[in-house]
Parts: sequence; C-alpha cells; structure tokens
Amino acid sequence: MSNLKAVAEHSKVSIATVSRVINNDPKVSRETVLKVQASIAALEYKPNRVAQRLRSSNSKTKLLGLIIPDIQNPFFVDVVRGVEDYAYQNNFAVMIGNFGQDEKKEKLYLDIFQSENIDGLIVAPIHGKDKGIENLVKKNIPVVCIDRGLTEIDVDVVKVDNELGAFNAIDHLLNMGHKRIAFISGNFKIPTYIERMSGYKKALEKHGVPFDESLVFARNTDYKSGFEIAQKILELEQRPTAIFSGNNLLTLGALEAIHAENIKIPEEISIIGFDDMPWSISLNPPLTAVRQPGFDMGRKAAEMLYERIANPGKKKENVILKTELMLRKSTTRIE
Amino acid sequence: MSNLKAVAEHSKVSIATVSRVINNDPKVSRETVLKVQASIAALEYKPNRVAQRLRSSNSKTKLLGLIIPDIQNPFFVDVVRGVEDYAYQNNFAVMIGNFGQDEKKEKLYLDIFQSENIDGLIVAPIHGKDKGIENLVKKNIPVVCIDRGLTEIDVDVVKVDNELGAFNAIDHLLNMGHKRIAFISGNFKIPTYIERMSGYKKALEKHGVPFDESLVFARNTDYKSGFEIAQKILELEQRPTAIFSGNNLLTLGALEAIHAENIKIPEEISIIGFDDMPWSISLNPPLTAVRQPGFDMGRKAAEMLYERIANPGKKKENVILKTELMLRKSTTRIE
DNA sequence: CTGAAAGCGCTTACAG
DNA sequence: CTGAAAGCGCTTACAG
Repeated sequence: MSNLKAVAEHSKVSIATVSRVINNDPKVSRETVLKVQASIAALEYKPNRVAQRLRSSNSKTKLLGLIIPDIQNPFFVDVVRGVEDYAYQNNFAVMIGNFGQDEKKEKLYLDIFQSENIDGLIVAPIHGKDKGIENLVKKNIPVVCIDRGLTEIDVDVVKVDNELGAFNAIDHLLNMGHKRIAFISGNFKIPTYIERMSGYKKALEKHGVPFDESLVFARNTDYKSGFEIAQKILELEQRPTAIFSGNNLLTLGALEAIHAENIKIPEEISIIGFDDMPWSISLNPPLTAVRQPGFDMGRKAAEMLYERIANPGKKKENVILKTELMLRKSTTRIE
Repeated sequence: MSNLKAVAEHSKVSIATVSRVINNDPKVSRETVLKVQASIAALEYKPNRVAQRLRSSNSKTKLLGLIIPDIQNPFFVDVVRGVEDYAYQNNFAVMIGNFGQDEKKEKLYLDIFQSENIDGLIVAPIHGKDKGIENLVKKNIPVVCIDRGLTEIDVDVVKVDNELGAFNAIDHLLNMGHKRIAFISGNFKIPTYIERMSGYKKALEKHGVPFDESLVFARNTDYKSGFEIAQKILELEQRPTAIFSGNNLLTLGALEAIHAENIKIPEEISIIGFDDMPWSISLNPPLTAVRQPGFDMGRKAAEMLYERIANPGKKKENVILKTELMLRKSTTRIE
C-alpha cells in the first residue's frame, strides 16, 4: 500500500499538505488540491485508518463497535442490518461482538473494542446495571444502548415500548376468552423482560383476571429454553389455553415442543410471540406476533451515535419506537 | 487509558521492557517480569491494539475481517457464529461486512478492511473471478474463502460438496416418482449455484429424465426472489410436482407463495430446500432440507486463517465438508 | 497557503 | 538482561 509519503513525493508537496487535502482543509489552494488528488488517484492511495485512528479521534473514518446478545435471534440480525446500513452510507466500519448472554464474553468484547479505539459503541447491555458500559459512558466514550437501557446512569437509548407491546398481545388473548395464559420469558435481569412482564400483568388487571405466578417461566433467551419450558407447560395439570412467548427464539422452540406432542395450534392452544419474523406466515400455523422494527432501531441507534460523536455534550435521548400486533392464525377464541 | 509510559514509570523500567513483558519475551528476568506485571495490574493497563497493529503485523492481538453475502440468511449467521467462536477463544477481534450480493458494497468493505490493516480475511466471494479478492491474495494478505472459491487463483477454501448435496435431494425426489422438478436457484455467477445445478442435472441423468431448461429459474438469493419465482412456477401450465430451492431464503419465500395460493404441501407439491434451519420442523409442513454445517464451516475457516497467518508460505488447502439430507414432511411419493 | 516537527502508543533492531 | 532511539502512517499546532 502506498502511503502519505509516496503521494507527497509524487506531487512534490509535503506530507502535511497531502493530509490536508485528504481532510478537505479549505485552506489548501485549488491548484494544489488538484495536483495532489491526481497523485492520489495515480497511486491508488487509501489512507491508513489505523494510523488515522491512532493519531486523532476526529477523522472522518470512524470505527463503530456493536455488541449484541444473540446473533441467532433474527431480531438482532435486523438490528445489525440497520446499523450496518447507516454505517455503510457514512463510510464507517463496524466491529461486531456477539456475547450470547454470557457476561464474561460481553466484558471481553468491551475490552477489545476499547483497545481498538472505537469511536463509539452500540450495545444491548446484558442487564440494567452493567458496570462495564457505565464506565464507558463515564469516560465519555459515545455509547447508544439498544433494546435495553441502563438503570443507574443517563445514556442514549433506542428501544420499543415493551410494556405496551406485551399488553396488546395479552389483551388480545383475553378478549378472545383466554384466562390461563402462560408467559415464556427471558431472564428477568434483562430490562426488556421486566417491561414485558409488566405489560402482561397490566392486561390481566384490566380484565380482572388474577395474576398467577405459576404461569410465568423465565430462563434463558434461546431456542432450547423455549423448547424446554413449553414442554413443562404442556405437562401442567391444568394446561393453559394460551402461551405468550418473550422472543423469537423462545417462540420457535415452543413451537417445536408443541408440534412434537402433536398438539394443534390454535385449536388446543393459542400462541403469540414477541418479535415477528419474515417467515412467520410460513410457520405452522402462521404466527400471530408482536412486531418490533429491528432494522429501524439499528439505523436510529447508528444515527444517534453519529450525533453523539459529533456532539458529545448533547442531552441524552430516549427513543421509544412502537410495536405492532400482527394478527395471523395462531390464536383462536374460546368459550 | 493508561499507556506503556505510565506502566514504565510505575515500575521504574523503560517502555521497551514493559513491551517485552507484554509480548512474553523470554529474555526479561523473572524479577522484572513480576514487577512489571504488578504495575500492569495496578494500573489496569490494556495494550492499545491500534498502536500494536500500526507498528507490527505479528502481535498476538489480531483483527480479522469477515465478509458475507447476506446476514439475513441463517446459514451465514451460523458461519458468523463459528468464526466468532474461534476468534473469541483466541483473543481476535472480527470486523463484519455484509454486502447483500452487491458488488460495489463488497468492494468498499474490502477497501475499508485493508485500510484497517486486518491481519486476515474470511470471505464468501461475490463470484468466482473476484478481482478484489484475487488482489489481496496476490499481496499475500491471508485469505480464506468460505462457501465459494475463486476460479482464477489458488486460495484456501472451506465449502460443502454442493453437487452431491443437490444430487441427493433430486435423487430423493426422483425416487419418489417426481419427474418435473423446478429448481429455484441463485444467480449462476455464484459458484455455489453452478455446482448445485450440476448435481441437479446429474441426478436427472441417472434416472434417465431429460433436462428441461424451462424448469430452472435463477435470480437473486433473497426472500423476495424465492417468493416471486415460486409464484411463476405455480402459474406454469403444466405445474411441476416438486420444487428444489437453492437456499434458505429462497425456500422461505417460496413457502410463502405456496401458502398464499392455499396449495397443500406435499399433497399438491413437494419441496426440498438447500440449507436447513433450526426451526425447519416448525414450518408448515416440517421441511425436508439439505443441511450444511455452517457453524463448523465458520470455525474451520477461522482455524485455517489462523494457520495461514502463522505460516504464510504453506500450501493452500481445499476443505470440503459433507451435507446431510434431513428427511421431514415436505415431500411425498407420487404415482 | 505550505512545510518542518512533534507526537499518537507501540515494537524492535542495536548497543552495551 | 535492559535502555535509547527509530519508525509504523498519520494529524496538527506553530511558524512563516
């Protein structure tokens, strides 16, 4: 790879001037700019981003870190796509870390990303009191939280109205006559699930249905948990007439368990999932689901990060997007 | 963040010595090592990876680039997980670029990653004669191709036996009496699909069924293409009795089109997909599919890249993994 | 408007 | 075994 020095020699100016041309310094004369640009083109020069990043933190070519809980979850894939879409348009590079809800792994990525001098971070914190992320925020490294916020500290966040999303789903089930509604949740250390739980309870309240703790199951957020919890639910003496599952992967796991028992959806049990998937319509049966705008969330987070980098002092923002209940065929009215 | 200088002052040695301790230089005396390590711990010093990378290309803390065609395709998500799993264990960081089968985007990522001084690259080339990647290989930047190789140049690759995978699927369909089998393929610029096509043809040959070009459809590799092509297929005057779809997303799109027309699978049409998904069993009906070991491919590619970095002169390898036909319920025998 | 020089945080011959 | 110094490829005050 050619470097500044080569370009400088080729166009017979100093490396300082070449650097200024690259950075669009308006003080450089038009003539010089042209000359240098010709050399850059001739030598196919590309600035070394590593050197740029080492030298200064406000060059145009940023490096973003993106840390997500589970890339197997299609919702986070949408988030990644959104972030990446914005990054691509703005000539950013993005480093991705997938921590699988493993706290040690999240911490390692935090360390690595800092060592890589990232210009900013988008992260779905493992829980609300994540010290590692708090520290970054305190150090004034630009951070935007996605899907989940932080409880102890003020930070930019973009998420969805989880409470309302869950409320609408449960409300719909209750309107159809269901009273025993199981909730397959993720771990309640994750703020998202606390909020979804709260929506669940509020809907019950509205309909005067007493809350039954034995109907709530919280474990991990993966496929296997969904499968195993659903198995347990199906064995319950007084089987619930409906299931509300807390995320994509839990839903898919639950579906497998239900199908394995040859139980008919929705005739024998109704199910609504939090998170929609492009192929929800091809599931058996087409799945009624709470849609989150993952792509938009990702894009918005990247945009907010961009603004935070440009203007570190600006007031922290809290963006809450809407969910949408996608009615399909996995629920039915009961008497 | 503290730096070498701070540690050096704290332990009263030179920065050179601190650097040697970090890099496990055996020449440093045991006593000094202990002293310096204490300072490193006290100051919570973490080496700056950017400076390391700028200074030298053979430090332990590598940066890997990973460029994939479509992160919405669960197969590539598995690949990402595999790569990331290996990287995590070896303290590598990985940058991901998702190019969506867009050649310009692939090229931009190639440029950015080079500017970021990556230590090596894992990539699924957009087509077999990808000049950009050829150039990297020629420059002796470690590259491992995944899922697809390069035709003009010798390069490490890990992929699957696509021809055999497709052959087995079509053979299965032919054994069940199907003769008109439509093939929903991705673009034939992509080597993977050329190979799958070849397996399709060989199976027909084996059974003495003449090849009918009008049954082969190749467009993009996304959900929408699968949907639209399937619509066309269903409108065909003499409708095929079976569909073989070339990847996950094409399959899911095709399923949506079939369900939208209320056509029963497998009674009215059989379907086999290339690529399996964890939730294939929950599709309507449970999908018969050709399974590729995406996670293993990713891990293997990362491992090979690691070896290539350690030993740039070593002979190029061509690893071919096996597929497995997962028999479920989306195909049926016809008379 | 342009150049010489310092410096970002490291590593690595070279010398002792 | 250890340190002083050069240098990786840049940016940016400072001077003119």
